[in-house]
Amino acid sequence: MVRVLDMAILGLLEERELHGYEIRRQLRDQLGLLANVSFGSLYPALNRLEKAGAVEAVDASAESATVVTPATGSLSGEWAALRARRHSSPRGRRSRKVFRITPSGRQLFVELLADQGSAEDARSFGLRLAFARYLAPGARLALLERRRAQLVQRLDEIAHAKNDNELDVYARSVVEHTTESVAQDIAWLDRLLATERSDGQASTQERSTVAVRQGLEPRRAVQTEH
Amino acid sequence: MVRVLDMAILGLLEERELHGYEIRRQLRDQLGLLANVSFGSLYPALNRLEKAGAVEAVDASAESATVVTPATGSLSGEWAALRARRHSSPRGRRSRKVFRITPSGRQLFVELLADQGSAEDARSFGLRLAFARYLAPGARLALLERRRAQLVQRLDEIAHAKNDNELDVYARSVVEHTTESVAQDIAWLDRLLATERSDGQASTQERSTVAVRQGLEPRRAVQTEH
DNA sequence: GTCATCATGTAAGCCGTTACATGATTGC
DNA sequence: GCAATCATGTAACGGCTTACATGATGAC
Repeated sequence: MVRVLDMAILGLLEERELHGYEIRRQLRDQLGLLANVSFGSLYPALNRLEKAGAVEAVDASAESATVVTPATGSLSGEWAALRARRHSSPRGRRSRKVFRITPSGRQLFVELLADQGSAEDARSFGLRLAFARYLAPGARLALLERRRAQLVQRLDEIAHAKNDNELDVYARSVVEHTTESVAQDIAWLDRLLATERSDGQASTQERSTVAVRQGLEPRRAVQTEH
Repeated sequence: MVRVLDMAILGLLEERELHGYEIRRQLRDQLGLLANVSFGSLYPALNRLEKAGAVEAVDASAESATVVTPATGSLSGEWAALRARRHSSPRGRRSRKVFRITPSGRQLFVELLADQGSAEDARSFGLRLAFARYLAPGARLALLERRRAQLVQRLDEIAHAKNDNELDVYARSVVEHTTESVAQDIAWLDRLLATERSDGQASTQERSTVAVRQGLEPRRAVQTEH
């Protein structure tokens, strides 16, 4: 499967420099997906990405973050810098290792985002979509359409298999609820696709405004409802 | 996490004897969950369960032989059984290894089903519910209520975390859709809980009537044993 | 001076996958 | 006799978790 954690880390680092502990918090609080990722996988992933040149540790003394300082600021991994900062900063913590994404990391990120090779579950799709603003409009459309096709296929498989077996109440309830959930996911994708398409026709500058509007007709009704 | 595959295998074997290939088919076609389980995990799981005494290989020639031949893998014995089977059965395929659940396997199954220890994802809950007829009514209620509490908590966490951050359209859409999905899951559980409760209060004879009123099919003589 | 929280890491292991290897039976 | 399907297995590996180990800081 796709390195979903790598993708998430890089996606968060696209926005601002972060250290591991804070990355985990944002994973939990901000995205909701990957809520329970453990440090035992997070820190090795960060070090792996650093070794691969996709991210780099930020030197504390050189700080240029003029914009949003995210309550955590950015501190160093260097002892001297830490000591100097300990008195000046009110939130000077321990040996934070703050990471920043590199150009090659950006490239890796979009490659991971647009990767079509591997089977996609709800989690990996959700993560991709959450970072979809970093994709080109065409790749965004492709992502949505690919996911839609997968869900439609799954719906067909369920409908096809269901006809001749005799399930008890509980098993049937599970199957039916699954069917409904998938159908609703498809309907959601249809709304996103409609927005995306009308978006592409609108002027590029107005994009975010247009994107907020919803309620456009899906291009095709979801069948197999019951 | 809970051995979700073991649970599925045992659950299917509760109903009838099956060989590995057929178990996989039923996993895919009948339950829908665990659709893509691979042989590379299925066969080792079966052999593990056999070693643990939870299932046993069915001797083809001797149908009702009470002598439990533990199928320790003696080559000659298996070959003989294969040859015997090949001519007797009209659908005599290759060296099928048909498994049957044992009494200790039944015990393991209900333990796995009712296990409260580990964190439960959608898949493991779906599987548990699909086999809920093997649970006592109390354990069934507990299963549903536990899952409901988890989802409510998750909803709270999302709502709590959402208020102060500024997400772009895509990320927000993901979060909102997640929220809606969880809410619908809770609503589904509420319907199941209502049925379950009125079911428990109604006289045993009236149960099917009650179930129909809730929009469910009347169940066949399943529960109460095990 | 000790506890909670912040912060980073390592080691062992589980659960499951893909890829590979083998063999039987049926239908053309 | 050859391909497709049925059928069972093994080997290598990958991602993620739990448990463990370490250490700083602030509050009481």
